[in-house]
Amino acid sequence: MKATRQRVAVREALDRAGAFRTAQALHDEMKTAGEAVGLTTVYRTLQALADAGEVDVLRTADGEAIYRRCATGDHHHHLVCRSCGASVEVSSDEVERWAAATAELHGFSDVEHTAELYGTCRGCS
Amino acid sequence: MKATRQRVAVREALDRAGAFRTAQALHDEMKTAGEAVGLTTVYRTLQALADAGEVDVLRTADGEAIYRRCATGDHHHHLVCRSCGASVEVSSDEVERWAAATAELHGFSDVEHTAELYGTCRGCS
DNA sequence: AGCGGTTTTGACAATCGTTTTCATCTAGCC
DNA sequence: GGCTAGATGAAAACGATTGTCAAAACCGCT
Repeated sequence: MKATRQRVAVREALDRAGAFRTAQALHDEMKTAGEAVGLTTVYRTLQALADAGEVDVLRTADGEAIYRRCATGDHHHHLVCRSCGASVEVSSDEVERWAAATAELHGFSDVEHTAELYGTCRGCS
Repeated sequence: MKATRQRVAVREALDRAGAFRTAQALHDEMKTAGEAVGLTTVYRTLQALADAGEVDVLRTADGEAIYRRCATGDHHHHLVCRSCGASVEVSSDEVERWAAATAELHGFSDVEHTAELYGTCRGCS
């Protein structure tokens, strides 16, 4: 994947945000920051980054995709602030064990799981 | 809420399915079953049922809403088959404890959580 | 520096799930 | 049986996301 100005800009914007953002929010923030990039390109780049495992994708309650550049590429979950998007990366053996045990108990294979916490962070409350 | 033919039909279709369904899939199944109801009404009814806590709503990976009439109104999670929508309702004190503890540790308030397992059920594999 | 071929970009149109609108219909009550 | 608030549904509107395609940027080569 070529390192174009636009792709670098998207990555920087994600880092600057340091939180979950929708593609459109990111696009707006980039425009404000003077790094204008087409909305289509933002979508494409985010998807490419997601496919490459460089960003995590979640869905808000109303189905919008939100993206975040995470510190680790390893499997983890998130504690996300509903109001500002700030998030903490958390891992939990308990959850992993629960997922594996439950899947086996009911004879399901190829099991993946999602486990995210949504709340209000200290700063926003 | 008035008990109209349409609302009864939606509820019956959900029960008949016994699994997670999109609004459109449900609409198709109802048409096939000869209980034609407008798509708009299916959407409205599902939303009303969801608001009333009578059905659970999840989001597929691509953002579509899927609905299921659950046996219990109590808080629980799901083990869902990606291919046929069949699902098992599961609860887990472990997950609840983990969610509460993690939220408190990071000073988040008003925390809700989602925790769903997606796999392939015995019948589909 | 200039060239040619491939990749990327971005304005715009198209898609698709979902919601709104609004005129018509119906359930439930007198 | 008639009234009326609430319910229906066809069609239009909506909003996030994806496809299209011509123009622009990039790369390796001379």
